[in-house]
Amino acid sequence: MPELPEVEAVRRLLEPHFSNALITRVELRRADLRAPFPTGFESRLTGATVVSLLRRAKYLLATLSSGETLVMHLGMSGSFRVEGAAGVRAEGDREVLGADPHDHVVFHLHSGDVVTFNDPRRFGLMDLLSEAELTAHPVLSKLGREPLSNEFDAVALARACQGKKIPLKVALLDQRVAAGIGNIYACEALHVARLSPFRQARTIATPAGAPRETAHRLARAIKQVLTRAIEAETRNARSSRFRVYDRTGQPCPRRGCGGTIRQRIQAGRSTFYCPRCQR
DNA sequence: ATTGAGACCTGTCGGC
DNA sequence: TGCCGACAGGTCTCAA
Repeated sequence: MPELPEVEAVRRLLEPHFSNALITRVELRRADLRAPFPTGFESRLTGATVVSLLRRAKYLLATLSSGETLVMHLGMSGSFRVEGAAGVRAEGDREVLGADPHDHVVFHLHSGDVVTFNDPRRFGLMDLLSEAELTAHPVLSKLGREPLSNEFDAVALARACQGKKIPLKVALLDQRVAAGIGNIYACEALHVARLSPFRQARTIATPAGAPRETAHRLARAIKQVLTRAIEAETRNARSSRFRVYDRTGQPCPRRGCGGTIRQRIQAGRSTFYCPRCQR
């Protein structure tokens, strides 16, 4: 479930349980997800206190009293659940019936809360990084601006797209351009901005990299789409709230457009768009 | 420098 | 009911 809005919702769910929490025990039920867990994963976490739980793009970052940072990524199918004292008994029941084989990491907190990471597809990731490793990280250090921050605006977006001949939608999926956008919200934002997913990314900027009017529209659309998705997500409401994603053949939701949503593959991913109003 | 394809892994859904 | 292929919200790597 993981694009920026979903990860942010997870962060908000976990924060009250994790922040200032002392980790008393960690259960690791397999050696790897997308990548191996770092050596000494459990022992390096045990006895540490979580200082803060932050989100960067689609990553969750738990800063620890030990000085290390626990980096977590949900991949395609990762999720967390929290159980209190009552839930621990439920966990015990499940144990008898056979535990969920996709529960890979269990954090036991001093409060009695138990936080479990579940990931059927195992595209998720957990790592422990020092301050230095964090700032030099090949992926994390190159992430683009947070789309919901003040530093992300038409100027920044245009500069990031300057000279790029790749399709605009493919550019939006590049985490160096706008960190945290995924396939769904790339489609959604482009529809809100009335921009074709197929036009070259550079067309929203002047050759010098200044924002055109289209860049302003797109930057605004990205913020709007993500903000609303976070609200819907934290308010629990699940999908079917998309304008174009997974709506092939349905009428374009834009008032008076009359177009029909179509689907095409770009860079191996499904793109949903209205050929009538997105130019 | 880009970009497309394939790989990673499991679950689900539609068609036969 | 059961099997099979296609597909899924994310990266990463390798070849062209």
